[in-house]
Amino acid sequence: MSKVNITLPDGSVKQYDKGVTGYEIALGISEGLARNVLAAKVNGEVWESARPITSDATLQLLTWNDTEGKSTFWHSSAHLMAEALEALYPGIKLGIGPPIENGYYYDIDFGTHEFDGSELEKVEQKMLELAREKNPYVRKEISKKDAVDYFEKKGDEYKLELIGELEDGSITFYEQGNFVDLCKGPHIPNTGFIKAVKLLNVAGAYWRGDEKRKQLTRIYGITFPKQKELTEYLHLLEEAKKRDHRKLGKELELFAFSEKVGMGLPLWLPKGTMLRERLESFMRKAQIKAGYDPVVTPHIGGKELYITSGHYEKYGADSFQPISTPQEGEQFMLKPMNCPHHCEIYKTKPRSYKDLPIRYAEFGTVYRYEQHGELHGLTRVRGFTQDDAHIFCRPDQVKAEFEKVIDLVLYVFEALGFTDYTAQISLRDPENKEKYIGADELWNLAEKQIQEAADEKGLSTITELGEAAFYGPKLDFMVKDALGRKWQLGTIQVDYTLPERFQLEYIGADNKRHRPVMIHRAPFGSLERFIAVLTEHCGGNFPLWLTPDQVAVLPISEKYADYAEDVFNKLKQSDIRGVFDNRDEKIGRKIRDAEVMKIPFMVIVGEKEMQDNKLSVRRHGEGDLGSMPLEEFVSLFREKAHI
RNA sequence: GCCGAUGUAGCUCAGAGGUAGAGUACUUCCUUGGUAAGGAAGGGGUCACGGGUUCAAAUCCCGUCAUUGGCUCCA
Repeated sequence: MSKVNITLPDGSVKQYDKGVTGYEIALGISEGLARNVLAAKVNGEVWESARPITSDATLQLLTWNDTEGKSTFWHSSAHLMAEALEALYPGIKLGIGPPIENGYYYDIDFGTHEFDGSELEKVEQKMLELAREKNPYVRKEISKKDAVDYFEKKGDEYKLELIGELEDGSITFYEQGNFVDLCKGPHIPNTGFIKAVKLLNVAGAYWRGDEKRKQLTRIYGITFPKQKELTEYLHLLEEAKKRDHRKLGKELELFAFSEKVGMGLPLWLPKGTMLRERLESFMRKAQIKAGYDPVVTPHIGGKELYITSGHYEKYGADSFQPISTPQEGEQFMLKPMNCPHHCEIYKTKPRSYKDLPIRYAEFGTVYRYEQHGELHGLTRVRGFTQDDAHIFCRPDQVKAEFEKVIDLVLYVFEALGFTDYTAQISLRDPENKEKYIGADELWNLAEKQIQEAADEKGLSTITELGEAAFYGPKLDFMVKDALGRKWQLGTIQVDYTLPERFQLEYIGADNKRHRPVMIHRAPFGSLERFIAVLTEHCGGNFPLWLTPDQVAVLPISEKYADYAEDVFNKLKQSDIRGVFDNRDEKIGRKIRDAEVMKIPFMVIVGEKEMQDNKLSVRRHGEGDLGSMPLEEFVSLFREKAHI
């Protein structure tokens, strides 16, 4: 019998009989491993662990600890759910059922039945019942004709449409129990691996994401190999709910919405405004150090401005419509971006190559028409403030400027406790070049410079084709928050197009006119979105330097109010801000209210403190720190606030 | 914009054809209390809005608006 050489991840090479399976190799290593192997990665391709290996290969055994192991598991779970649904609702038609980041979904056409969330539990039970049967997932290669015959007989037009796009010879079916599905696989060995099931929600989804086509019922679910992991996951969801910035925003009195003001237009309450202004001044300071010049521009701009910039052509129809002056009928747009205004600032006088780079920074509030169904808390709004800046530089300065911006973004992330981040480089879709404005060579150059800058800064990056802005490629920062959720925050975008459209120039050393390059960048992205993400990241416990109320001064009773007020004022003099709780309430109550509002420090004063000229300090979430003189508290505070 | 769910006091929610409820917040009074809710009384609602069915609608039906879970979109 012939042999195959298998290279394992540690680099070791072992010889096995030809046709050996990933499972058998795992068994040779340890029984425990074999029990946990979900799939095998053979030559970089994920296979069933039971699929025979017939030539020399590299092999990685995938378990629950591997991302690909998880997605195989969830993909198989989608099939299990489909099997359960077919058993419970005969005659349903199936769309697609892929794994996603946390779990999987399946799009189902229930025909005339209206499936609603109350039925999910029944489906979960059926899934668990079928899982206990430990039915193997069996891979079958099938001819296109047979595949079509099967689904024609079944009357499933969705699968037929999918098959129509596949090539004969590449089609596989997977079968488990009484369920057969068109699927390229791979799958876990059998349904018995699935021990815990939770169906999360039901939503409508268009077939193939096309709003002109039929809307199917999408069922989201998640499964685990152990009940304990499901319990933990559900805890995480609970925690996420508690940290929802919309809930905390209300509870901590940060922001509100009003139907009269309009949807997607946040109102910043005093505490939220304090937070926002702290963030702004933090950024302002960092930007001045980095050589930016603050500028201010109006909230509206003439329609011509956006015709010049190209935004009108691209977004005019899907924007807030122009507003006009009553007499002359001049038209203005609510500004959807700050860059055209900044271009006009650049043009206020002739520029020399010696002036560059010029960096204009503005906390510019912009207005964009977002579809009704898209609005979400502070993360998706119709009016928001960007920590925007535009850098005008010479082509030879692009990379260095780009790197400086990366430094600034990383500085900001560090200061705010985002330690886990990746960068996404978004490039043009090479198949659809007409979607973008600008010449080919300019794009190629910009794309190359972004990649080089990211590489030199040692960022861990992923590259996405087709995700670029219409005027240039970009680099977006994605952070992972404390619950492991990913958010897109800061963005840096190279733009060779706008300088062209605005005819921006500088005089070079050769005394000739040259075109500058523009870099758009916003480390926070928008203050609204950033505050939303930050709120959820820290669960409303903001960094001390940032939080709206840093201290609550709590007199034990009215008798000590004067002393307490004196303490409060002295703290104010030391730049410590907060609230003075002079209500006719017992101290326990005042403490509770301050705790609920997540105020980091409580200063409690009564008879003892007044006599010793001290104050008692309590830390949010920790408790009593004992009493100390005011000066000592101030220095403790400054230490904790990193001032 | 599309599909589904939801909308009752400032907030969190109960009520399901017969004229509106709790907790909390608010106001007043009592209480002057030592590290997460002291006591009492009181005010507060076109039950999102507009139509319809009915002797009678917060409740049933239709529409609108907003919120919300997704989908599509996102300079």
